[in-house]
Amino acid sequence: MPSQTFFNLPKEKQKSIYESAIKEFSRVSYDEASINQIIHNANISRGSFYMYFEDKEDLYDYLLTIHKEKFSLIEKQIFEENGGDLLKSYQALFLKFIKKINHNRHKKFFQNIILNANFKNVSVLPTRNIDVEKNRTERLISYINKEKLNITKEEDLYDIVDLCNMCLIHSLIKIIKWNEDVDCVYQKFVHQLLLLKKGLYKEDSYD
Amino acid sequence: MPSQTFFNLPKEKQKSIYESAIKEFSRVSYDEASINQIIHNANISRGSFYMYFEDKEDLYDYLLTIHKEKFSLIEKQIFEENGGDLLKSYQALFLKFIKKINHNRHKKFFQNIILNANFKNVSVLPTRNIDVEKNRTERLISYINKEKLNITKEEDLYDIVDLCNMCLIHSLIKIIKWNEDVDCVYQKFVHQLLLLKKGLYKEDSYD
DNA sequence: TTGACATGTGACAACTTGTCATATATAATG
DNA sequence: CATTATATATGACAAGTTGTCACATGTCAA
Repeated sequence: MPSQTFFNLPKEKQKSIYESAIKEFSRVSYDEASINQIIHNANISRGSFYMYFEDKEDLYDYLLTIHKEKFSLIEKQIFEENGGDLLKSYQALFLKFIKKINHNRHKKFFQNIILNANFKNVSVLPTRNIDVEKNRTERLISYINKEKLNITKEEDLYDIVDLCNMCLIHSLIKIIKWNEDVDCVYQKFVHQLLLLKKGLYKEDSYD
Repeated sequence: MPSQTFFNLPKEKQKSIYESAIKEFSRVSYDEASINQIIHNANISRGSFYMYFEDKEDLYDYLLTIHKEKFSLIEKQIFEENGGDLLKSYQALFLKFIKKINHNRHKKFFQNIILNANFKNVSVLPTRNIDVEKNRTERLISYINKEKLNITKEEDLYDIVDLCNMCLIHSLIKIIKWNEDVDCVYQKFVHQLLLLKKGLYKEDSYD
């Protein structure tokens, strides 16, 4: 998290740093992003930057936190609209996320976030803080209508949400990285969820 | 790929560079890895390095290629041993991969590969070459006994293999990154596959 | 007005990468 | 054998990176 000093700054200056950072993280990937560029564009000195932020990751995490909150709200809303139905909600989430990303003026930024996400930073919106991710899963679980699900233990829900998340992010990747057609990927995603729903095996092949 | 010049080098010198690179990519993540360290440990000059490799990624890809071949053989063998049964094979793959990684003298290297994998480099063993990854999926599909599967179109197989891969890698991550207990993660993985097999929803909840 | 403390600054050391003119091998040819 | 090509090796160099720190400049209370 940024220091108190940063938050004490006049709002316009905070905004200026925010915009400059978004610009840089839109231009190139996280690892290629240059603090030099950011401080230059934001018109602050090197020393100031390190007064506000620990390092590049600290700044990046700050940006993610801001946007995570927005996405959290969307998730909650979508689950409510779909009566807690897991797969219906995920279908809706796909469409909503794509729309949100493509129509945002920070489109490139969102794309880079997703592409940069790796297994050191686990989630779609990676973070230095593990708990944030665990909380997200727990939050999603709380929205789910469990009655429809083929579960025996509460812990199974983690696995199930994991599965859905994996399908979702992999579909987003296909669009962002491989430039696949949105409708086409959506069809595949829906089909993948259907497979999840009904099972990959024919019933007479359980053994 | 490394230049012909590299392959013309005496085998010991190639080996020395290989070992030095593995050492560096074991020490730190891909992005933190320093070419300086590698050339210093391998006792070659800066100029020579760029004679052999385009850049760091070229060298990294070369290392991955070497190890991918080994893992490809394992995959083929496991599917044969399990009569092409998709989920049984994936269960076996989990155990085999964990064993292979944990008992290898380059353990840390393998761990870093998996942690570094992101969606710019898609797969477990990421690569600059897209085709290699497509080929892997096609190869896996060719091993599968399709009779047991709940599929209507051949293309569905891509989605199914994708799902299984996602589950596998996420399980490996839990062990490598979060230091979760191998047996415990294995149980969860098996359970996740079972969910995939039988479906996430109760039959009377299809709608 | 004078401290005391918070904030801003840019030069600096210590690294990074990729290039390139130059030096030295090795092979081929008159 | 001497000469010419060609392949390979080298390290200094420019241009970049990051994080630190002594110092300068604010700000506010006594």
